Amino acid sequence: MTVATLTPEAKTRSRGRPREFDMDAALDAALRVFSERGYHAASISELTEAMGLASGSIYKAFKDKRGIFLAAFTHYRKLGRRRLEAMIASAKTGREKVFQMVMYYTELSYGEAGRKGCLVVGGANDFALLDEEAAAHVVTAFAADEKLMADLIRTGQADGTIPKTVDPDAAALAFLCFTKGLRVIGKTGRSREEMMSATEAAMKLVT
Amino acid sequence: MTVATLTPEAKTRSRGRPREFDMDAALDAALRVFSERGYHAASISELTEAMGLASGSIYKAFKDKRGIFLAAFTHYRKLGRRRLEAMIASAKTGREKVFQMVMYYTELSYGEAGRKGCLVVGGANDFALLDEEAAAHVVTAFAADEKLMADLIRTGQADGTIPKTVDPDAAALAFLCFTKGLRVIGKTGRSREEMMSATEAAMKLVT
DNA sequence: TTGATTTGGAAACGATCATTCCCTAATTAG
DNA sequence: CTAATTAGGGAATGATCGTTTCCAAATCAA
Repeated sequence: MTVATLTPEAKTRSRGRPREFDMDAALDAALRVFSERGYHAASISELTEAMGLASGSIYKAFKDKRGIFLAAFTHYRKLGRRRLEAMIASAKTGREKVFQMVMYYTELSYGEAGRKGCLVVGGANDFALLDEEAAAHVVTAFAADEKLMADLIRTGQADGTIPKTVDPDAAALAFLCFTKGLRVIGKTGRSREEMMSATEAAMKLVT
Repeated sequence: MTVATLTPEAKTRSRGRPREFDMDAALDAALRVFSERGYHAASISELTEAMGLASGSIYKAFKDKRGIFLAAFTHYRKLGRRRLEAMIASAKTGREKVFQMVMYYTELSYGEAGRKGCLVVGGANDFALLDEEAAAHVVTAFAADEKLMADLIRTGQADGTIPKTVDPDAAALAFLCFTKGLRVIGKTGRSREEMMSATEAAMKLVT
């Protein structure tokens, strides 16, 4: 028992009282508040209530309101990326992968989920001219999507399911605009059928 | 001078002290503030400064902050619709009209104008779950765009510049998503060349 | 054990917010 | 003219905001 390496605990303990709340659950709650209300309309009291924490505890765990948002934003991106990559992996051809990526956003853009909106799209609106660093995170998120889509298009061109005449970079940016637009229009509460029809039409971008 | 009909003034005078400020100029200033900062981050003091009015005067002319936004929103839509219809009228064929409509939004989606963003897209983000009536105005604005685009596509099908195989409603919704997405991505500061390449790619929607 | 350190939580803080009040100025109605 | 009405502007108001402070509780280091 005196040998330190005997302890099988994976996580390194830090000094002081250990955190009692579940960080992932707290960030889930925070991103829900930020998505539904937007950054500026979300108040600390709404966040404390949703996260189940007192304001003092929040300010211990995060630097300030902006810090909560950035943590929730990173959490949101990580979750989303995982789901997106799972959908892409389920498709065999490049063209099908492109379709699955667009479908990922389509399924988020109708009904209740659609109304809640996207934290990245919301962040673009809330921070573009007000917070250079936060805006840079949004740029990074969009760039990752754009690059992934361009890669999928090139995959499709390599396996013959997408014509070589398609400009991968131009089509990827067009898809980026389309999917982010889906999220905007989704805030107005459209049906699955409508959004699906638009997505099917958008697949002409890779013909 | 005693005959009332001699007065050539077009506008009917109301009782009391007449308004001194120019309403259109004030709304121009207000929509600039709301576009750049979003509804919730725009403060009354910022609005008073930009509009050149004291807070008391603003609350005489508008009911409240929401009333300022709604008036600016209506003003913004009126101006935009006029410019959009002018661009459409300059095109001859249906397909060219579709292209000009997409170009209208493309030209607003890069550089400084792009960063300022769209009041309707911003409104969708700021009000969707917080203000039913304001959200309805956003829905109306999107619906008008969608319908206009569908009409242009049908015009193109009638004059033979757009294939009959295109579903006008599905393609119109896809274009709506694309153009609103342009405005979102435009907030991150892209170049004219990039946005143009996406727009050219998007024209595949009507092939 | 003792001390250092960190979290949890409630209350307190100053700043800022949207809004109202009040007084003066300018106009119309009679 | 006088009375009624509306606009302009600035000070005052109450509420709420984000943040800090303070103290008790829980852990680690020694």
